[in-house]
Amino acid sequence: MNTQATVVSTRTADAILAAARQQFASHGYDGTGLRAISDLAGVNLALIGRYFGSKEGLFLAAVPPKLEIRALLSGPMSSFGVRAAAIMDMKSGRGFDPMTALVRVAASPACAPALRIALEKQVVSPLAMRLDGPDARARAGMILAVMAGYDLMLRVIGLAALQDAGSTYRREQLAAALQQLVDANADTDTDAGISTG
Amino acid sequence: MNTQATVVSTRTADAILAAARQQFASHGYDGTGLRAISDLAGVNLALIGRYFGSKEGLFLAAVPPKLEIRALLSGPMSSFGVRAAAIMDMKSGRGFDPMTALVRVAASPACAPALRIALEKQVVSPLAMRLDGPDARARAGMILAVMAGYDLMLRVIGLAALQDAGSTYRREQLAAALQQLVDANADTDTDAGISTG
DNA sequence: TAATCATGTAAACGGTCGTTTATATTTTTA
DNA sequence: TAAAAATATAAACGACCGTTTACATGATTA
Repeated sequence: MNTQATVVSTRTADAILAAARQQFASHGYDGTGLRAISDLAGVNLALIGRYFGSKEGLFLAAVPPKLEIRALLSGPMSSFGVRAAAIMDMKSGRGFDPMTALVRVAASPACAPALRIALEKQVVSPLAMRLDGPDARARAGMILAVMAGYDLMLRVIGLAALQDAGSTYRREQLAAALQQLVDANADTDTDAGISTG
Repeated sequence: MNTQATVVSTRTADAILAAARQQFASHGYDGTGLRAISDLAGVNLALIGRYFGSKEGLFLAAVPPKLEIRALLSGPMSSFGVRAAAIMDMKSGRGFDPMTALVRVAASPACAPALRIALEKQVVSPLAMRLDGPDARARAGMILAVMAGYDLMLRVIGLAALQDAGSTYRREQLAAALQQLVDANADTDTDAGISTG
């Protein structure tokens, strides 16, 4: 029986959380070992069990709370696309990036349910509230999907077709795709062609 | 030393490949055990080593060759979006779906390089050849990213915002997002707003 | 000071993993 | 039929995993 000891030593717990975020984000859930986390945190292995109960408990405390979109919603929605694309392209690679962590970890059954709940509450709902037009939630989900797919191909797969593209052009493509989902048509019939040609 | 025995018994090897595709696609790379594959294939565990050398060898033989987009390129590109969206929504869940497999497996370091190469050659290149306008390869990469992100959110995460949406509406959003990337503007300045409003 | 509790440590547990070995069976070849 | 090669099997290997135990230290409190 593990009674999830009353956490008081914030120092140690925070070190574990930071190390866990970094490891989960760069090696996925299955690819991350608790010993790698404890070593990186400079902490004894058993303390992970003491503070977070289990690997899954540590993951739940570390990653899902970081999935949020507040920063992107603080401006006018008419420029959401360019802002989102700028942020997606600005990532430093250092530190913890929630979107990349999401993509690297999503396939693990222990993670998916918690990610789904966190994304619905902390990303889809706030975003949908800022969207006019029909099916705001579905469009918010599509926006999230586009951002995640972009991160998956650019950073996890390392697709050369995206990496080689001029970052300004690539960013504009992403911005346009996102903005189209923000600026929804009122009619929902299949006018798939929005081409200018 | 493992000399990757000259494969003659196609029966056994095919059974292993089929089982491997199903397991990799539904449980990811790390989440799939070789014993689960051999059991599903009705074959002895050691035969996997005999025919494919290693787990990674089996993966490389099973999944990357299945990543291709030929079927989607056999019609006019003016309706690529609706065709692609229809296929993405039609998936049965039974059998082996290359796109879902890709998304579930991409985060594993043993898989990503092979996936990158296969995607560039078998998806991005043929698709880019069918795209007019500037930066065809980058746009092809973006199209792939949108499809992968859609699959990731709908099937791997199980995002309710997408699952609850009427499938026709959801499909039209996807079709429009894809078609926009097909019908590229010649000018590349940041006219993110294509809204009708 | 003595007792109590929080915190940190070292070592081991059972289990699963990918891989390999040694042996048996079947099929082919001479 | 006898030798040889291909194919299949059972069992074990060492390594790593998440988790737990038993113990040591430090701080707090009565």
